[in-house]
Amino acid sequence: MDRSEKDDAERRAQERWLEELLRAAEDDHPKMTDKQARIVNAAIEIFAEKGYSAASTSEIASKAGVAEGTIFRHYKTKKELLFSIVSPLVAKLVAPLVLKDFFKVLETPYPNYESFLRAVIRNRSEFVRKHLPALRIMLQEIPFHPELREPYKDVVVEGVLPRIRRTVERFQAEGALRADFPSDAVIRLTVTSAIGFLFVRHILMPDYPWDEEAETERTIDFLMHGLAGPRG
Amino acid sequence: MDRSEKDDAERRAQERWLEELLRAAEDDHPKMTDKQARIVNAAIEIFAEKGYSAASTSEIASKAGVAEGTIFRHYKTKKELLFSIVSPLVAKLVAPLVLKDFFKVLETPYPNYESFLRAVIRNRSEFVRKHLPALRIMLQEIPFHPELREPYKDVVVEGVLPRIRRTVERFQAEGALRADFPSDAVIRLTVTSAIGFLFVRHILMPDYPWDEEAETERTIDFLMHGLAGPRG
DNA sequence: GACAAAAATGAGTGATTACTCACTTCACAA
DNA sequence: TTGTGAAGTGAGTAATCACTCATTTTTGTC
Repeated sequence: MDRSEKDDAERRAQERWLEELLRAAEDDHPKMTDKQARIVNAAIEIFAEKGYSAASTSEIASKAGVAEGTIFRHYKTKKELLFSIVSPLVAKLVAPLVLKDFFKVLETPYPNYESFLRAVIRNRSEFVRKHLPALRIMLQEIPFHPELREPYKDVVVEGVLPRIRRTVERFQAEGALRADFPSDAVIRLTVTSAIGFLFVRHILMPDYPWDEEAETERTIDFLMHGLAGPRG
Repeated sequence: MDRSEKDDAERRAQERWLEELLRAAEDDHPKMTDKQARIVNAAIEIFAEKGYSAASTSEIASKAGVAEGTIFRHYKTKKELLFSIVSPLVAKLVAPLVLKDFFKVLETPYPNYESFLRAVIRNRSEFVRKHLPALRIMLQEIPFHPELREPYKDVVVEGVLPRIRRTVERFQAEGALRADFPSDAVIRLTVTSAIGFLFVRHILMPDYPWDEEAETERTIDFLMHGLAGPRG
């Protein structure tokens, strides 16, 4: 079994693993009581508003219109309630990076870094818009709960990153991306520019009258000029 | 009194206001008891480790090696202890942007966006390195405490931003920076790239074997290529 | 070393916390 | 209609919380 075969096998295993995770997350809350749904919604609101530690289960129960004991019928602990919100979100956030058909555009005969960027940014911007309050909770709590990042660290560092690194290096060899930067630097600058845009757009200044289309194109244009190679 | 005179007066008022704030922050804790200093250090450690709300005053006292009551001799409330750590830090963080001699390089006859960037990034990187744990606390708590941002919002939005916007627009008119982007977009891309670098460097991956010098130059080079005008 | 002021103490306080459990209500199949 | 398991309840519990205060210890001055 040579290197690429082993990589393929590993990748397929990762994909299966994540697909299972996503199945549980996708059909949002399979058989959930009305009151349980109210609890989750109230928890998202209050966790986002005052932070996980400062939020009390009694306040969540009150806002959900249920007895405090009801929360603990569905979730053993307050932490389990937090994880039931954040865990599937982390899965859905990294899912596109691991799933097989996401990098397809980069493995065609004439791949295009720019349209790849456009697809990712559009897709993830919609995702952020859709899950904003829960994402705020995730950003707040992920530093304090290694259990939330641990499951994905290896997948990203050993699965996603090498794949994207190889792609970037091919672009560099072809002259589409500048070769005077290490591929890791190219990746870092790409990711921080994209995330920086999404962060400013949705979290830091959500009320600014953004022209989302134009601002997305500017971000991409800026990135492509900043990273252009001799034939880029 | 014409426009620029009024701006000048306002700017000088802002500078005086901030200089006073900084005086209190600069001579780090004027006459502070040994035990008070131990309390502050312990608080920084524990707030950074488990978050402000999840940290208890008893644990802080224990780590500082003082009685719990001692904390409340120096700080009326736990929140006042938090603010005594974060407030001066926010002041020191925005200080260089407001202070008069910081933009001097941009107001010389032949100003240089690139060396300005280099100076800011180097300066702030050193600042982040020096105050890392307290900065983590700031990033965690600033969303929940408007009192921490309020005092600086107007100064930045009405004082710093217009000044930098005018400078960027002059660079655009001269052809040093691209004029097909609004000045606000140029500023956003500059700030997110710089902060993105500092964030990845010091917070997200502090243990990666960074070549700080090289990575700083790459960030600047990337920015200058991404924002270059016809004569840039 | 005597004095006064400042600093530090730690047991104590009421409020709040996450969580439990004996019990009631509900949904639904037989 | 009745039986049954799941869903929901809310008073109760021990622990912990931020904070107080009467008292003791330390510090600086003559």
